[in-house]
Amino acid sequence: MVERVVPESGRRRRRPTKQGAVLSERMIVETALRLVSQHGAEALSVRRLGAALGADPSAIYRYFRNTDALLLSLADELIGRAQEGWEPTGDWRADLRAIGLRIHASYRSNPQAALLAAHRTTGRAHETRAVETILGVLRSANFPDPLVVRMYHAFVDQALAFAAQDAAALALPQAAHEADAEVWHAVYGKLPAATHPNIAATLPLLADDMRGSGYPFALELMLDAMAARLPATSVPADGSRDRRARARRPANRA
Amino acid sequence: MVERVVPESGRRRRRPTKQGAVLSERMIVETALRLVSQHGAEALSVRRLGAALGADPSAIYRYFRNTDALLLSLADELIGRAQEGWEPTGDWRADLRAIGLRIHASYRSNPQAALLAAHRTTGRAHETRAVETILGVLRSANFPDPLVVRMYHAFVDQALAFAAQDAAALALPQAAHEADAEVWHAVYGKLPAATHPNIAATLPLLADDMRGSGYPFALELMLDAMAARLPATSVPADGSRDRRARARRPANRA
DNA sequence: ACCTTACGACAACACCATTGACGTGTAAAT
DNA sequence: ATTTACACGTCAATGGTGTTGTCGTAAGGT
Repeated sequence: MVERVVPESGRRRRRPTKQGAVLSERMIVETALRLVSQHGAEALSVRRLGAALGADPSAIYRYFRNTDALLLSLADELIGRAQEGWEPTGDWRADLRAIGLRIHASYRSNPQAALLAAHRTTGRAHETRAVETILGVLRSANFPDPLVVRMYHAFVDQALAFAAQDAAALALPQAAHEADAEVWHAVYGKLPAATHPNIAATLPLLADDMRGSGYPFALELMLDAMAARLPATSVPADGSRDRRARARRPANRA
Repeated sequence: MVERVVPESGRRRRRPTKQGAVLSERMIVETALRLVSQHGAEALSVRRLGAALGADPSAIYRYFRNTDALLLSLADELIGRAQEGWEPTGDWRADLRAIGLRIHASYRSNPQAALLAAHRTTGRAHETRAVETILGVLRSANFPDPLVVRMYHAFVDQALAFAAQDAAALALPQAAHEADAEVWHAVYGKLPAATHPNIAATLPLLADDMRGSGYPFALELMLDAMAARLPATSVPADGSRDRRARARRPANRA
């Protein structure tokens, strides 16, 4: 097989398609995102994307080696959008909360791409910028580095994992999606108290709570726990182990 | 369309296939799990499952209305395996930790299937039993019901989300898996301290920590935060929110 | 021994991603 | 201004997918 994909920088000849569209990497990514957001996750196929572009489906392979490459590009775009126009405030807790919710929201807005991308490490520009920012927030809060790293890991994976989890629900075919939601009333609502006392006792609360995402509360709990592990700042107390904060650089930059 | 599926209880005629296999719901689920664990998630298609069963693919539709119904059965089977042989100890914290780690482990042991199943609500026996157990653990710890429900939601979704996240990594094609791991050295290791000071400062710790799962620590943080919200038992004190219980237990690690 | 019908098999449909071959129009080179 | 090269859009084909309508047969109840 001859390599069909030419890197975007090396492109010269922009021949219009039969229907008059002029393709580009950027235009394909945007069309794909629009397609998914307008017609649902199922609408994203190479064939339909071709149709939406006004081009033969196979033309897409001149820009992306396969659909996986295309989806990674969509994901990178999503990471970028999650960070767009955000600046750290200096309050580590508020900052982490904002970052977490932004990642979550951004991925949820494009479930299909989120599903494929949430568990990959791309190493692209948007990703490294996000990593740098989060590490900066944690370090400027004076957590010791070994703790910073573990907290970073837990925080990011939790954001991505929940994003993927919730995106997966949104990406389900309509029917399956509704079926899952219905289960809480249809099945759990009918379990007898004799065999399932705790479900019976909490059912209304439960069915209601399960409609939304568990992430915001899980995030809050994580922030609580992080705060509890914050080394004392001015008070000399503590001394439990060797994890005192050392004075360090400002650490933060977007 | 006539309904093709007959409920398992009403089955009488077990006609063997041409190749001599006698089908059943149970046997199909087990074959599907084996297929997936041996040959990867991509190996699970109706046609291949039919071949593995020694039956025509369409015969499967006599047992499951569609592939989604089959997936739900796989999911419930995994939940069941996670609970096998476990009993609550009465220590809510130890119990939740055990449940979380068991779910995580069970899904990881069958990554391909977990990926397909981790985000579905099945409403089946194994699932309801798990829900009942977890609610019971939280309620017996004396959390008020509205809090129990939110904690249940956060806890379960966290376990499933991380399970799916880590399963996804394990399920990647060998090449992509190694490529992702490599990124931490190849890309992050080469970022200049000038533009990415925090990454540069923590890189060795970071690259090391990112090799494992972030779940055990994230779980520990969640348990910490839950403990901090435990209503005071004998002491009348109360400050409703925030950071009481700052210096609680050492909050061990995996 | 006879019916009934459950259920396995077959064939067909519509969709999917991907690829090799082809020819045309663009942009660079002369 | 003309030629040339090749980028890239198009076509056609391959081999996959889930799903369904139809049919025949053998298993079970009677």
